[in-house]
Amino acid sequence: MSVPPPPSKDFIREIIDEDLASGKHAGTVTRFPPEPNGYLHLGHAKSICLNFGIAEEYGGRCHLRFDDTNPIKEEIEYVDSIQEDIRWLGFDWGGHLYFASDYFEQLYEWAIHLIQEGKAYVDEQSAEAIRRTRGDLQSPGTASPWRDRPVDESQALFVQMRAGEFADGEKVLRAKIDMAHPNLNMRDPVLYRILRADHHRTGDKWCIYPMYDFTHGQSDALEHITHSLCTLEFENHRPLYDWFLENLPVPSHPRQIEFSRLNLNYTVMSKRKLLQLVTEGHVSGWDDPRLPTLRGIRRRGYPPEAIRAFCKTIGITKFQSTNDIALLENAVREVLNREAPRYMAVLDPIRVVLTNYPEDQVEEMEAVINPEKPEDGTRLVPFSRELYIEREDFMEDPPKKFFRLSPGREVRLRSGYFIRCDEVIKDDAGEIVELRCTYDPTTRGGENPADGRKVKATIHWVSAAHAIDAEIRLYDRLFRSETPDRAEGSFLDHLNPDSLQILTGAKLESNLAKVAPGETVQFERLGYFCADIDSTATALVFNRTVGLRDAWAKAKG
RNA sequence: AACUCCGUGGUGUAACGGUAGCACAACAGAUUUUGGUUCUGUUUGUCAAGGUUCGAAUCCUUGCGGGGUUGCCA
Repeated sequence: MSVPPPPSKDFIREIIDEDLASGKHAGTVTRFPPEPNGYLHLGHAKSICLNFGIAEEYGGRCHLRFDDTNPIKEEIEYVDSIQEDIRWLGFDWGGHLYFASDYFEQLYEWAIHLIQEGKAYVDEQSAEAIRRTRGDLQSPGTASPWRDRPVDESQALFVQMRAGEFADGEKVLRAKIDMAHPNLNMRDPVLYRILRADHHRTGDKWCIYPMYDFTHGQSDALEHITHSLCTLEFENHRPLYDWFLENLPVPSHPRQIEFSRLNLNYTVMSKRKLLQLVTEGHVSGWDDPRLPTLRGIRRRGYPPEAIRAFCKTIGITKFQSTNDIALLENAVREVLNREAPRYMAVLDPIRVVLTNYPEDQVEEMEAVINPEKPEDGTRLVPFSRELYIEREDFMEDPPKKFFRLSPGREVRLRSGYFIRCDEVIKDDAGEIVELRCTYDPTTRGGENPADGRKVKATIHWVSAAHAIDAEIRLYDRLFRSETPDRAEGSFLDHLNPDSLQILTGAKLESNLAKVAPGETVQFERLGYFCADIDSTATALVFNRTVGLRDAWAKAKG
C-alpha cells in the first residue's frame, strides 16, 4: 500500500552514488589505514564500519593498510592485535592486506621525481629553524636559504641521505610549494626525515622515512582507492593530498572525504589518554572492561553485532557531536535480550528457610532459557528447603511502591513456588541473617494458584546446597564527568572511584559453571554478565556487561 | 581576530524549495512468571537578524557560537 521511504544515506554514500552514476568510478574501493602504534577503540570501530560497510553495500572492497611510516612508535604486536580486533568486529579484508612500508621504494622514486621537477629540495636547516620560518596563523613564512639550490644538488644530497651519510635530523627533503600559503600544511612541508630506527617490516634497510602526507595519498593511489575516508582533523591536509597526486605520475586520483570522529560521553577516546590510563595503572590493561578499546568492550561482553548496530545509528556527518553512552548500551541490550541465555544468580545473598518444605527433598525445576527464543528450550534448576535470595528483594518495613518480599507478604520465586515470609531472624547487631518462609505446594513452577491469588513480584533465587560461588565484577562508567576531556583540570581528576566494584560472596545457579570464558548471559532481573577470561572451573569470574533497565531503581531515586 | 569546516528537541540523526520525521533519553499507561521484554501515548527542536520566493531547516548576506590548523606524529 504505502511505499516505504528510501533509506536515507549519509553524505559520503551520496557522493559515492553520484560518482557511480556519473561513471567517474565503476566500483568502490575503500581502505582502513591504522597506524600500528596502539590498540583499536570505538572510534576506530566507527571508521571500520564505514569503510568495510561501504565495501559490502556497494560490492566493492576495503583494504586494510597499515600506515607504518614512523618506526619509532610502531610495533608488530599492534599489527597483529589490530587484525584480530577487526575480525572480531566482523569484517574481512580478504587478500587485501597492505603496508605503506611496501611502497617505500616507489615513494622514494617519486621524491626524486619531485626534486627533478624543481618541486622539492633538501633543506639543511634545523628542526627549530624550520619551525621558526614557517610563520604562523597570521603571518607568512620565510624561504629557507636552501630553497632554490640546484636540482642536481638536492638530488645528490637526497641520495646521500638515503645512503646514510648524514646524522639523524641533519637534513630533510621538503616540497617546494608556497611559504605564504594560508594553509600551513602547504608551506613547504617536510617529505622525508632521517631516522635511524629499526622498522618492524623493513628492518634497517632505510634510514630515511616518508612523512604521513607524502605517503598516504600516494598509497591510496597505488591501491586505486576511490574514496579515502578520514576524520576531520585531516581536512586541512586535503590540499596537500591533492597537490601530491597532481604533481606525481600516480595511477589514480582518489578523493579524500572527511567525517566527524566518534565522541562518547563519560569516557575518553584519544590514544594518548588511553595510554596514560593504562601505563599509570588507573585500569588493569588495554583490555580493562571499562575502557572503550575493542579489547576492553569485548572482555566486558559487548557483542560485535551491537557495536555495528551502534555505528549505524550514530551515522556519519561532519558535525562534531558527543554521543550518549546510553545509545551504545541500548544497542548492547537489544542484542543480548535477543540472544543471551538466562540464569539466576544472587549477588548479595540472604538465607531463606522454607519451614514447610521437606528436609531432604530436592526438586528439579524447569526454567525457560530465553523467553525471546522459546526454541532454545528449558534448563533444570535444583530447588530445596534452604535458598538464597537477593538482600535487596526483602524489606522489613517496605515503602508503598515496594512489591517484593516483606513480613507477611507473598511473592513468586521465578520458576519455583510462591513463598510467604513468616519470620525475620537477626543477629546481635540487628542485621538480618535469615528469613523463615512457607511455600505453597500448589504453585509449583511458579504457577498461579487455583484460588486466583495474585502476587505483585517475582524474584530470583538459588538453592543454598547447590549454589556455586563466583567473583562478580561490577563496572560503572570510568569517569564522573560527562566530558572528562573538557572538564576542569586533568581528565584524571574526574575518574570515577567506584567504576569497579568486586563482589566475592555471590551465589550462582549451578548451570553457570559451564559457561565458557567470553560468553555473555543474563542473570535474571540483574543484567548481562560475561564470563571473564580469568574465569576457571574452580574460580568463576563474571563481568557485568550492562545492567537491565531498572524501573524500581529509578522510582526509589 | 589568517585560512577552513560545522550549527535541527536533552543526545544523536533525517527532510535535497512544499505537513520538521526517526532513534535514544525522559514521563504516563497497558501487558508481563524478569519492576526485563513488548505495545500505546506525552513533553521538548531548525543559532540570530535581514533578504530572495506563493512558500525557506534548505538558497543569499551579515552576525553569533563551536571545531581544526603554526610536529622532522599519524
